[in-house]
Amino acid sequence: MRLPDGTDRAVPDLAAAMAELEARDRPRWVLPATEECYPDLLRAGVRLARCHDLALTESILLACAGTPGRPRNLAAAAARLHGLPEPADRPPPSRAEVPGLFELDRGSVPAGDPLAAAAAVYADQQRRLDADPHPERLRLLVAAESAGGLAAAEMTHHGLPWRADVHDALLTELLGPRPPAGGKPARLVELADEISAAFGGVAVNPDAPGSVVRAFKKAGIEVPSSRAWVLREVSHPAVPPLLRYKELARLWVAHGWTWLDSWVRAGRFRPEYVVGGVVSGRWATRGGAALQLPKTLRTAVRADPGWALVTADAAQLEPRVLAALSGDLRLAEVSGSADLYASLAADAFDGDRGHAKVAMLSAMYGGTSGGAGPLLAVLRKRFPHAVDYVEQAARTGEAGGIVRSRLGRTSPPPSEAWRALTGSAEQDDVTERRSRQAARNWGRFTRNFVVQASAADWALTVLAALRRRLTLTAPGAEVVFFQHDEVLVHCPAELAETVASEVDKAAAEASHLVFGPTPVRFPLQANIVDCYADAK
DNA sequence: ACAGACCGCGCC
DNA sequence: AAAGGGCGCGGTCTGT
Repeated sequence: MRLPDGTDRAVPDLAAAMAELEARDRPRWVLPATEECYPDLLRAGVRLARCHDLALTESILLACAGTPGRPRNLAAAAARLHGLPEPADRPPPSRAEVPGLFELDRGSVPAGDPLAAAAAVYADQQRRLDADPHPERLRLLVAAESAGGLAAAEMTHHGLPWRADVHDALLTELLGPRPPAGGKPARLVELADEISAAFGGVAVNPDAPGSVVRAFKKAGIEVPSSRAWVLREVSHPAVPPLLRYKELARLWVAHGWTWLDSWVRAGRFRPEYVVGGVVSGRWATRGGAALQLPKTLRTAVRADPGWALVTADAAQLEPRVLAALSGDLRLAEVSGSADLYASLAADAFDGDRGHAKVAMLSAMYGGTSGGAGPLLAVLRKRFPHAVDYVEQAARTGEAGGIVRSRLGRTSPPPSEAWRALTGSAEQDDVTERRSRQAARNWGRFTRNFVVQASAADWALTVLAALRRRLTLTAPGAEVVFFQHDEVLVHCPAELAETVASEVDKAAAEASHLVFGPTPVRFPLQANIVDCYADAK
């Protein structure tokens, strides 16, 4: 390792040496990639408070420079510095792979002098950060992203408390007993039979959309697809069992016994988070579909005996973010309410909360179906600054430009194919229409990007602030889940009140760090529960 | 037989 | 006039 004074020190036991330095100095460690080295440290019992993750930072800076998607590992970053060919990012580690402690041959650390390469890349990243129009914001983003890297590894290490017995009982109640391998649960077989009977005995495979559409056609009903929301409008005896089948089949296939076998061990669900896995800065996961846990399964998430779960859920984060981004004071005023949509409805939509929500979502997503057009017009009239903000972002995208989040996370430029399609001068009607549509599509993406990515800025900053605070006032508390705008902490029951109060403080801290002295409120509702399903 | 496209649905 | 953001995953279907 290299010390702050620039001297290199060879150590026989890296984990032990890092633990010692951590306890003494709490340094900000410069790590090639937290994802690769921190899990080993955690297993060795070493926890780091702060770091600068070279790979995550490189990824952010490449996006800022308009060149996203290049290899971001230390070896590639060092090669770029010297104008050499860039080695590709290492493929994601497979679950089966159990690498030894600190293997350096994973392709992501440069040969030769890795410490010198890390120092050079770190210095170069500092220079690029300084060159940004808002270096202080981008530095905050990099710090939060790096803290996110640490938090993600810790979450996988601790795991989300998961009661396999509760999960199994729920599956059995809904689907019948676990079928033998290759078999279908009894309840699904029954429903499939009901569906075929409702079609007059015609064999129908409810898993095959084409089969369902054909069966309806034979019955004299034309449906464009077999989507649930389409079928809901159809009056036919096969519809109720079909909808129930879809619901249960989904549970069985995605989160059934097979999922339980492969993802839950010793009372913990350990998904692998991919920090910054979405261009907007949201996280993704590898395997386990951790960010798509169906609400019905929350009942299986229970605190250990003597422990509690503290859930923290941001209420209507994105409209609040838009209020802060745009400086729309009237929308900021509406954000004073815990239920922003109710307050918005009272202000501009004759108390109709549904209308208020549709209008706001349409502004942020770019949709206008389902009668949203007139509602959007009301919103525009009443909150012109907020609506202008997203419409400006949409126009930038339509013109092929890039947009940035509050902290500076940058949208990718459109593809060459997009430029060719939208840029051609001479066009027949078909090309013209496609060109317009491609432009609109990209405009919707950039419109949403500014809001979604700034919301991710805020949520990531909350996570980092909460993690830091908990080590100080509630050591022993473990952040065990993070999903876009929601955090779960598992802690000894006597610490729960402290954790809940730190949740509040972390939200206030993040709001100030990210948006400065904004009048917009960002409530982060903390709940102390035994079972995730009981969280409000 | 296999890979990749498309479908449909879960979460935010 | 019409225009719905971001993901992961497992199913079927299609092309080779």
